[in-house]
Amino acid sequence: MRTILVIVSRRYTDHVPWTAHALDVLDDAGYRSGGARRAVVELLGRQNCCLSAQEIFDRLRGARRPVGIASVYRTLDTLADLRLVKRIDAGDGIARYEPSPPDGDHHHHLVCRDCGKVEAFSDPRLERAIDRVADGLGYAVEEHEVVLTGACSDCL
Amino acid sequence: MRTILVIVSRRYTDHVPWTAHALDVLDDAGYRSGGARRAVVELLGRQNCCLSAQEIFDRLRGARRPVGIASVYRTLDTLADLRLVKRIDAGDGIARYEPSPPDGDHHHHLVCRDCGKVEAFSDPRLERAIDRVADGLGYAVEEHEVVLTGACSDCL
DNA sequence: ATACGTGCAAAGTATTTGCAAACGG
DNA sequence: CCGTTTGCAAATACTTTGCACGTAT
Repeated sequence: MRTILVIVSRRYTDHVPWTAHALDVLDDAGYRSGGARRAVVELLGRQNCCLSAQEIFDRLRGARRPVGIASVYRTLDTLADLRLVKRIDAGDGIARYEPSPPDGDHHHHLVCRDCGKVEAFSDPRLERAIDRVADGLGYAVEEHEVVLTGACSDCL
Repeated sequence: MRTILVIVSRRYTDHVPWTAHALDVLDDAGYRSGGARRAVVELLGRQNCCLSAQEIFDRLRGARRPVGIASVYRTLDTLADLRLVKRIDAGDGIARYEPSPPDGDHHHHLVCRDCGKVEAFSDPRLERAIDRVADGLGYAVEEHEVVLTGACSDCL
């Protein structure tokens, strides 16, 4: 019994370390565990890239775990306060959210001006350039986001 | 008479070359010259950094050149289509706009998480890092934006 | 004269909030 | 039990659109 639980837990955290981490942080911050918030956190933990509130709402409904749209927004707000998610703005007036990755594992976004598709990319040299400039500004820079806009290969 | 006009025009374009350029582009694109759009363009040309639609509306009203908020939005939309302005998203759900500077003269933004202040910064090395990564992505990257978020010196 | 520009008000989206009921500890 | 969480609906904030009127060409 105990062994199985440990194995499950390990596999779980291997695949979605962020989910477990986020639930821990929420717990430590005194939040109770309700179904809606947990569903949102678990869905976010499975993503490679960002989702809008409406997409989260739709996917949970599709997965037969419907939650109120307000709970989605409330959860995202809470997670953002705890710095567990990062808000991405692709320039279309829709906020998107994705799990904040552990340090050094950032990625950024590429938005197709034509079809609106959002993709991720990452580049260590870009990260270094940002870290360097961030140090010289007199701000305590906590986050950064780079959005590149242009025509994707399909829309060229 | 004529001399004075020339001098005024020169000083004007020295201070706000973007304004004259933008008005030219609008004219070439077949837009007629109306008062509201011109007022918005001239205000934008005087800015160092980005303004929201509401700020533009308020400032024009304060300058006794009131325009409808719809005209502000329409003008910004037109200018964005012509790539004369760049839309900035500081992460607070409010779109801000600033004149698109000539190539090589980009700047980026620093947002205080606490007081919401938006400031500009620029760094040639960062630009180079972005240009390099943009070349390897299979997109025709046309624009980019970097937003750094953290606590400003006043809010530390 | 005619089509474009503008302002107002209404409509449309995305997001937030108030509140009563469900729920977890 | 008691306070948190949730879902619904109403409210809000930002932005867009419809339309009648004004204005530039």
